[in-house]
Amino acid sequence: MSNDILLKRLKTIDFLKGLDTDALERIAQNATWKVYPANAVVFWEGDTESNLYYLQYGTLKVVKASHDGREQVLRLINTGETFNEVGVLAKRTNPATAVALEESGIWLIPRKAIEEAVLAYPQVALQIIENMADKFVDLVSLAADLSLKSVKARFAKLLLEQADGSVIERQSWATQTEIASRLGTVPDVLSRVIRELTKAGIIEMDKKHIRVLDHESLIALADSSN
Amino acid sequence: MSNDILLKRLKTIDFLKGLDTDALERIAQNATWKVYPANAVVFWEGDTESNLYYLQYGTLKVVKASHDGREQVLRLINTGETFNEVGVLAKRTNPATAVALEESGIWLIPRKAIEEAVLAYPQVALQIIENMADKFVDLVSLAADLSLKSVKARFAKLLLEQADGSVIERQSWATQTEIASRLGTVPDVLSRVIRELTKAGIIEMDKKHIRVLDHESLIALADSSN
DNA sequence: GCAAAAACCCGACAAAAGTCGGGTTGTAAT
DNA sequence: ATTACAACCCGACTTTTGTCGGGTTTTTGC
Repeated sequence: MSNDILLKRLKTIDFLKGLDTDALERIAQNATWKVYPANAVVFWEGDTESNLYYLQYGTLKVVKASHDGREQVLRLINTGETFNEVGVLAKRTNPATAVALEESGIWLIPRKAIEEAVLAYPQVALQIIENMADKFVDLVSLAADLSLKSVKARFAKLLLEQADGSVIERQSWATQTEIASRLGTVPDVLSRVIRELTKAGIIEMDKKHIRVLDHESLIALADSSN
Repeated sequence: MSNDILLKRLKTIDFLKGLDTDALERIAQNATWKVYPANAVVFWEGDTESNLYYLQYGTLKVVKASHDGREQVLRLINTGETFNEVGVLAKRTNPATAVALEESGIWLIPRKAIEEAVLAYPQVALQIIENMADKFVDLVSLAADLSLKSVKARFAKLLLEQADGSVIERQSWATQTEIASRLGTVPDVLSRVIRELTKAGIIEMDKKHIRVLDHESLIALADSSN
């Protein structure tokens, strides 16, 4: 994968918007390219990471695991997103583990390059702050939902967020186990909820799609605790 | 409250470290002072806030409420902390509500002043990012705990975090209702857990203190799910 | 194409969390 | 000082969540 392609990509990243071609070129020069197969760990919770990551293609999940093997997905990372701003700029140890859900191609941009850009162009820092703010808001909402909503309500909310029209394309990695771990529960409980909603005629689900049949009911479910 | 005092205070805030007295003075000039009595709302979820807040004295809680009245405390804000970086710099709507737990004195610093500082001194932006990173890490851990740990384990963890030596001073606002809402549960359940730990001789609790009698057991409880 | 693994299904059960009713005690405001 | 309200207590109950054992179907890797 040539660096020219990265250069082109860099120009599309929001938070590098302010930079001129020279600066971007310097960043591209120092970046390295890596491909992770499905299920590979990109980095571990507790590691020290000094690279900023740019996901060129694929999908990742960011998870925390408990001692007895259960895991909570904190967010998904999609094509075109950058991640690990925290590790790079705040020099904190990773709060969570990142795992590839499918084969994923990633650019690693070393801290030094990013730091230079930030110091030279304060705008970049502001963009990074906005980036973090988005993720922050999502996390707040996750924490609140885990505490205040039932599994059924969380599932309903997830469906509504994903539904483009009334049908959701199901990625091959979106198994019940994965969805459950995003919702903060176990596969059996999710399965039960799906059965329930299906029987009630609210959704329809197969390997490849989820169809929302009764949008109204889903909305009602999504924000009441039962 | 005179602005001289604020000026002195500003010098102690980490993320304004880089600034010279002139710049700080300009910030202090534009700040306004406000006192909130106990239980007053400092800002509401959904509001648009364009001030950075500096808590001079007192304690605040940041909460999200559900429709049926339960609330989840996302974090506490203590004397000397700044907050609402998100609202100021990312121009997002507040993700949560801030409430005074006791009488609290707060400086409000308008966005413009902060923005100027950031653009003039990129260091300031980096400091803000580090600040946000800390809160980010805490939130990640909250979300994971809510999902993966039992109430008992979360309570044990809270005790361990707060215990300075083997005794915790209990603030007057630290009622079981408040603690429960930090742990993501209801007062009755917390009360049950306290009874249990007390019977087991692990802790001792009265109005003013919590004493940790068996540190080892608490540690064991704090990181296993039961 | 076949074997093994993973996904998924489901009923029965266990445990955790939440609710309720009814109490006592403590505290703060009139 | 009295009253009203909040905090706290506790047993009994309900609901939600999680677990288990067993099954079928689908995918995936040789």
